Amino acid sequence: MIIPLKDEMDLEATLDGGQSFRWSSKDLEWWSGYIENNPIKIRSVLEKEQMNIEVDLNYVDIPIEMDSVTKYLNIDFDVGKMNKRLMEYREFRPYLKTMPKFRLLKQDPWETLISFMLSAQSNIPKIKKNIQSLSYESNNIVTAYGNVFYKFPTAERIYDVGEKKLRDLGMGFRSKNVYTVAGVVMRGEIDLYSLDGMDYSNAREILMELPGVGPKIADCVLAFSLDHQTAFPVDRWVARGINSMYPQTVDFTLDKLSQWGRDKFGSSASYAQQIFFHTQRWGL
DNA sequence: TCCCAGGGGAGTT
DNA sequence: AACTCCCATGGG
Repeated sequence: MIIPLKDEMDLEATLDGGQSFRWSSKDLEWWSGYIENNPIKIRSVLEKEQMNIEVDLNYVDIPIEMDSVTKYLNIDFDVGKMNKRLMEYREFRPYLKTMPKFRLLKQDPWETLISFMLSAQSNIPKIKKNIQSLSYESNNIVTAYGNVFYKFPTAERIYDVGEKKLRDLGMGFRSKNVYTVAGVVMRGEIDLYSLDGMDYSNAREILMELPGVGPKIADCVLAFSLDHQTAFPVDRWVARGINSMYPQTVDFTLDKLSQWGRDKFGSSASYAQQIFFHTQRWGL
């Protein structure tokens, strides 16, 4: 299956740049992961000047909806227009020039919420390990061509697994909050799927009522799954990037930096945040 | 205001 | 090899 792109898309920067934790690649060409919780393998190819996303149809024997891939990868997002907009920030230009072209993903908000709750006071390899352990407990596997795939667990399943088991799996002090939030979602006390249509600050407040969800984690969920592009998640890496480029911000708290980013970049904030994160974490 | 809660990465000794 | 610090959140 071939899906045409209007502009190039660097899959490493998009899928393994801190937005998502279940993608991997052995050759940095083909990427294996999940879209709508179904295993999938994709690459980006340039063919006769035309850029495409190619889906490996021999990876699993599950029918793949082109629309779900298009949506997840935010294929219709106009990267050229965004880069042009950000070029107006003079100090940003060197970063933009070297930053590979990426997309803000539209992931499943449930999986994104739990993933970023697990990111608190952690690091990317450990988050990936936690999510893998969690998926092994999902009781929801797919087998295809001799391979076994573990889907991300539902709220009901995480609630059934229980806090103690989560602790045994290595989630540490996050276990209690993950368990509690699974209960809240299971009972329908929050509707994560309605947050994309809500205005940014309301949606953020609702997420922050959940235990274990502070401003940074709420912003990650809003930016990387719910298409709230004004969200500006600030962790240590992003803070360092901003502080070095804008010395007047060195004394700002993380949440104040988040406000600063929204004021400065407006609807380009999430995109700009990815550039700060990427350049700070992996260099120019 | 400081200290703590898993555990893994990264840098230093 | 053995240390030390780091890390977003919330509680004491």
